[in-house]
Amino acid sequence: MGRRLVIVLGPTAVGKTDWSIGLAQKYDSPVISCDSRQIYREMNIGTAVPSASQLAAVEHFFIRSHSVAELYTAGRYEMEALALMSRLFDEGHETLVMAGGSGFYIDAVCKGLDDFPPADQELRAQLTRRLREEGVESLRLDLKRLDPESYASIDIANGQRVVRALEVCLMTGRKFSSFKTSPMKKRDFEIEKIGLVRPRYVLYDRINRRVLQMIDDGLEDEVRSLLPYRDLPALQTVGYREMFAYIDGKVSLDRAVELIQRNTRHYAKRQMTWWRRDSDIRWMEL
RNA sequence: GGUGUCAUAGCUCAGUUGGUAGAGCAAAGGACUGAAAAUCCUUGUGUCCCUGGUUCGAUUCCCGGUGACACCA
Repeated sequence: MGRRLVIVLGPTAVGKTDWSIGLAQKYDSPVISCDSRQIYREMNIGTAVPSASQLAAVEHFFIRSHSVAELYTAGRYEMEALALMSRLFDEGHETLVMAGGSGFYIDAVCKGLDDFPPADQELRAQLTRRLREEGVESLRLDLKRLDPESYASIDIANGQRVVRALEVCLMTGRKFSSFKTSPMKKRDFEIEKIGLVRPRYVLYDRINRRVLQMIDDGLEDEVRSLLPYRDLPALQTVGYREMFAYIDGKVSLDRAVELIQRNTRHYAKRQMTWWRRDSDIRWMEL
């Protein structure tokens, strides 16, 4: 008997939650969430976490399970998800259902990340400050000297990437590019990917309406309660940043809503770009 | 009803001393190895409202029409 992981993916607001619950019930599996923001316990409305009744219908993992105060990453998700799945398979599940919209996290589970060292917070803070004060140019020159291969291959205009590559070089004394080794890790289970899609105008309409619903549900209060954490990576999230700007008096509420809607549309588009090249996905129009 | 102003990209508008046009926003396409809902890159042909006239040539000038707005009745 083969172990199998069925992954339900798709852009934000497409309807993954309901669909994955139905599938989980069919296979008598819990739902393993693969969502880089629903994982945070302090966030709820703005991340469109499954409702109480949805959570009661079937057991969920990685929903509001970690704190925004700790830096959560794709690498950590890979480890924790694999450990959990291994346990669930051992308990007798043959098919497990995973659902989520974080493409990078899904790939970490399916293909694995190479053994890059995790971020060194202090060093990163220092490099990020340099990026802000001196601009990418200065960091770029350092990278060119320490690791010409990375300099040639990574997106040199992307400050975040340059910081990461430089960080690894400085931390380890090795080239960032030297960690890029195995193309894919072996998994001891079959993987099946189901991609949910809707016509773009339908998806955009669902996004627009969902944002209005979030406001009605009290997004503003939730965001206010998170003001102390606003600079953490976890809060660099659509729906929260725009509301911070509103609370700061920089934009009107209507404008903030428009921006959340637009940025969510952009996010959905980026998700689709990520998956478009993945030929393993079986697409299904809802 | 009269007079005036305006009509250009999905939206708001700029512009062409007559040689078929460009900004912002929106939108689209792409990248992605521990911040990934993040971060970064690329992309502007549109009956220049319609008909006719002048002209080698009209989106630009002129006549008429249509629509919007303003003012006067």
